[in-house]
This record gives sequence, C-alpha cells and structure tokens, in this order.
Amino acid sequence: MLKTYDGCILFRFEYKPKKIKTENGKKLDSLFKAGAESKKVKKEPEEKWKWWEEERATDGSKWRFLEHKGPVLAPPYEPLPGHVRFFYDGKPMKLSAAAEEVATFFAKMLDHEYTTKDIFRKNFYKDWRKEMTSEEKSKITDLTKCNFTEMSEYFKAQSEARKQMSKEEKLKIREENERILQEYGFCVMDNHKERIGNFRIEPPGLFRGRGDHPKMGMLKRRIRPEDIIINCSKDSKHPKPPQGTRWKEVRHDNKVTWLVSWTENIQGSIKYIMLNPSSRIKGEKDWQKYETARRLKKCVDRLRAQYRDDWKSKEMRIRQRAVALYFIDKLALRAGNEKEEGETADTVGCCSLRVEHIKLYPKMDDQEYVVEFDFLGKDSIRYYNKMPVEKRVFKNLQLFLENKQPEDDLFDRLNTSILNKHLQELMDGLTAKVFRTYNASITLQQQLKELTSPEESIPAKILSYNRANRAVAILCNHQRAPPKTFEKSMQNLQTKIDEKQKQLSTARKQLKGAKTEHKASHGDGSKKMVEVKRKAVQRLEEQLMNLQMQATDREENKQIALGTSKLNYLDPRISVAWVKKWDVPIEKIYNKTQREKFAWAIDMAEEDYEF
DNA sequence: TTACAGACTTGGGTAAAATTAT
DNA sequence: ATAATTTTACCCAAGTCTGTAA
Repeated sequence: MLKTYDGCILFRFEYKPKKIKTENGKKLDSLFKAGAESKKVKKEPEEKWKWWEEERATDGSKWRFLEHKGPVLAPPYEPLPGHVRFFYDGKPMKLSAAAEEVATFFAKMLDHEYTTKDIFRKNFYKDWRKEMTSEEKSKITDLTKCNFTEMSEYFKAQSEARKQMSKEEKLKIREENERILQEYGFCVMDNHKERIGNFRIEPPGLFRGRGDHPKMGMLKRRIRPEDIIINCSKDSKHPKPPQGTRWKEVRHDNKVTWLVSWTENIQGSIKYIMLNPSSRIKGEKDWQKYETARRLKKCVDRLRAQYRDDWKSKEMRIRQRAVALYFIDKLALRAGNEKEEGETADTVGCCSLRVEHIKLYPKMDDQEYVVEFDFLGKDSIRYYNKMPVEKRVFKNLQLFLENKQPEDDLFDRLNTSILNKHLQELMDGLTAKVFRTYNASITLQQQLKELTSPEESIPAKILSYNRANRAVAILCNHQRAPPKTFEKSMQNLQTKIDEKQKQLSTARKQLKGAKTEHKASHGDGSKKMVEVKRKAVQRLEEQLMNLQMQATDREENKQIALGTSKLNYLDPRISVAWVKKWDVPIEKIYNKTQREKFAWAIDMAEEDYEF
C-alpha cells in the first residue's frame, strides 16, 4: 500500500511480468535473425524506469535537473529556381526573397477552398504587402491579378518527385530524421533520459484557424533564435544558438515543465516545447487527474443533490450556477470561458451559451420539457442535442430567457471563474472539466460491464470495448469528418465478406459430401476427411464472423472519433483491468504510443481495479 | 471585479509510415 | 515488387484554469 494522491490510498499489487507479445512477432523475429542491426531494429531498451514507484516532490518544483539541446529551427527559405515564375496582370514578375516566400505559402494552399474566402484573402494580402519592397507594393495592387499557378505546379511536382525517390534516397532521409530525433528529441530530466514531445519550432506559413476564424490567412512569422526562451538547469550544458545568433533569454525555472518557449504572432500567445506523454512529468499529472475524478465519484451524489436543491434558490445567480452545473454534469459540456470578440471563431461552452443556442419545447412528440441545444463548441464542432429535462430546470431556463435578445448570454450572472470557485468549495481540486473526466470514465466502466459477455470470442470482446468507448465519445461529442475513402473501404470489406460467405457455403457442401461418403464407406480415410472439412468450415465461420464484426465496428464509427476520449478522458486502468480480466491482448486496445503513455496503468492495474 | 499573461490539456486533420492486397 | 489501404505520428490550434496586478 503506497502512493497517495490527494489523500487517496492506492494499492499496488505484485507486478506479474507477462510475456510481451509484439504486434507482429514473426516479422520482428526474422529481423533479429537477418543481420538486423542495419535499419529497423530498435535496441531492446534497458530496464524501463518506473517513475510511478518514486516519491513525488511536494514543494511545487517540477524538476531538479534539466538538460537539452534546444529546439530544431525551421529550415531557412530556399528561393525558387528561375524558371518558376510569378505573374502579375499576365506578366512575369520577379519577387524579392521576402515577398516570394510569403507568396509560396499562398501558392501551396491554392487547392484549398479557403484561399477563395474573402477574409483569408484579405488577411493574406495585407500581411503579404508588409513583406514587399516599395516597388513591389506600388506595382502589386490587386490580389485577383496575381497568378501563383506556376509556383503551385512546381510544388506539386516536387512532392510527386519526393514520392518517386529511390529507396536509397528515402532511406537517407529517414536516417537523417532519425539522427535529428536522437540529438534533439530527448532531454535529461532528473537522471532520466526523456522523450520530448515537439522539438521542432513551427515553421512560418499562413495561419488557418478552425471554423470561421477572423484571422485566417494571416502570416505566421518565422521564429528566430532571438525570439526563443530556453529553460534548463543552471548546472546543465546549455543549448547553443546557431552561429552568430543568440537566444532571447536562458532561464532556470524549475516551477514549470517546458524546455523552450516563444510568442506566436497571430494571437500573441506563448507556445512551448514540452515532454512526451510517456514522460514522468506528464504521466504523474495524468494519473493525478484520474485520482481527482475518482474523488468526485465519492461525492457526486452529494453534489447532485446540492445543485438540484439550488434550482429552487431565491438568488438568480445560484439558480444559474446550478442549471449550468447540471448541463456540465449531464451533457458533459465544457466550462465555456469567455473569449475576446473578433479574435477567434465564435464558439461557446456551457457558461458562454447564448439565448440563440437553445430552444425550449414544453411538449415535443411524447416528451415534456425538452431543451434543444445547437451551438458550435471547441474547434467549431457542432453540438446538437435534444434533451428532456426536469420541470424545474425548464422553468428556470424560461426565467433566464425572459427579456433577452438572441445574442444575450443565457447565464448572465455566471462565468467559469464563479463556477469553479464554487466547485472548489465543494471538493478540493474540483473544476468543471473534472466532470467530463469523471463521466467519461464511469461511463466506460459501466458500459464495459454491461456489454462484455464472458463467452464471446476475442474479436467480439473488442467490438464491445469499442462500443463502450464509442458511448463515451458520443457523450463528449467527439466527432470526425467521415474519412474521404469511407464508402470505398466499406465496400471493400463487404466484398471480402461476400467472398468469405461463398467459401463457407462451398466448404459446407464439401463437409456434407464427406459425411455421406463416410456413412457409405465407414472407412478411416473418409472419417479423417470429415474432420478436415469440419475444421475448415469452423475456421471459415470464425473468419466470417470477425469480418462482420469489423464491418459493424467501422460503420458505427463513421463520424465518431475515439482517440481523444481514449487518450484524455478514460482512466487507462479501467481498460487495463478489463483486458486482464478477459485475457484480451493489450495491443488490441492500445497501440505502441498509447502503451507508452499508459505504462503506469498497465503496470499498476489488476483485473479487479475499480474506477 | 476584471483583465491579462502564462502554463498546461485537449482536439481534429493530415502527411508519412506501416501493412496488406495484387 | 508495387500499389492500395490502414494506422500512426505529427502538427498546431483551441480550449481550461491559475495567478497576479490594477
């Protein structure tokens, strides 16, 4: 019994090393045999460090020692070859390097619909002009007279050429990337080599926000060493800026986790280089997040009773708070911070919902008191839902809507800071987003319990798991655009199923034939034949079943993205426990990256783990 | 109370890599 | 071996939440 997070006692059970299966045991084996040292084989890592078995700092420091090589800067601009021309008003025109670079950004996007959008063009043109020489500025006065097609064709040809490169050339590039990864992709933090998440500085380009973004098309400028702040230990070997340049600053702040930061010019926000999710510093935080959610589990009944009670409060602000919290709890809405108007796309969360985002129906079909939600949430993903609510909630909503315009705030006496302050008083460490984590994880656990049947095959169990995962993704509104090749890929699968069905029916006929044969002859040979055919039928049945399950899974997943919930909302110990309970290979649930991120949970959770 | 900087988590899309089909 | 398809890694935007200062 050790390790307490937030006063929660955790039990760790004896670690039973299981035989580790690789996704493709055969391939790996053969690689090891066949003079593998050449390319693909990674060295078997020395005993993995189990950070989760170590003490954690209690003084707010994030590390004691930090050494790294700094960021990889964006490659400098390479001017276009002379034969690739830009045309203005039908005539070729040689651009200065600075103007040409920005023009190439636009040229590379020519095939995208957004280069036809007014805002995009306006923003681009405005920022492009800033890079022009005064002659260029006076000559180029109309974007519609600019012709970038030759540039665009050139880049298409380049990427085509890249695809056509010989094996050797491709290998060379891969090796170079690997070298850069080895040099810049790792750091040393407190005696351990850790993988860095994003060690490359973002290259310059045109900003493309998501949804209807007012800043789309603006120039994202090149980041120079002079813009970059380095964070590392005083007593470490400091990263060196490129010859002839200097960093903006080198600091030694161990109260933060980032290694490198710079300020981005579109929103003026700070960007960071941080560690990979498999690192101690990310893993501990992740673990802690789920422990907070588990503490919520213990008191959620009390909190629910409380907010239901608050629906009756004399004070408007308390009623609003209580209804908002109900939405956050029941519908897994995000908190909804207010945003500066005109700086970003117009999206909302719970606290920033406006009157225009909900509709009230006293009666709808056979239901009473239905609320219809329709708004754009994070990343401009649409949230649409109809939910019957309790009469009291409905009456409150009618009250909140009184005398308001569509663009007015639904919860005019509430914001995220008020809400979170309240939550903090109810439970230490409680904020709005904990509800999302809690409801996601508890839903997975409960759905797994409900959907898994002991006698099913492994593929059927995996379908059940994915369905449980899907229930969570739907709850959290994690949507994706259906893949461009979705229909085709479904068709392919169907063809396979049909084929398999044919094979099966012929196999069945053969079995029947073999049986009659055997009845007639009663010979040993014919008996064997019956067995052989029976086996074949069985195998085909199984294969057919698996294909059908794959098809079901894929179809159901058409517009649902499972990744985000799996990575950010579901306590991995629930999945690990499930896998151990039903003897499902963990690789079926988590890929390599995911197994690395959740190493702590895989090591820690046994089959009886309860969220 | 608000505004804002800062730090960190969460998010969907896409290019590249890996795998499978031909 | 090559092409088609699927999966993964990477990209970087967009949220949440905290702390501080006015």
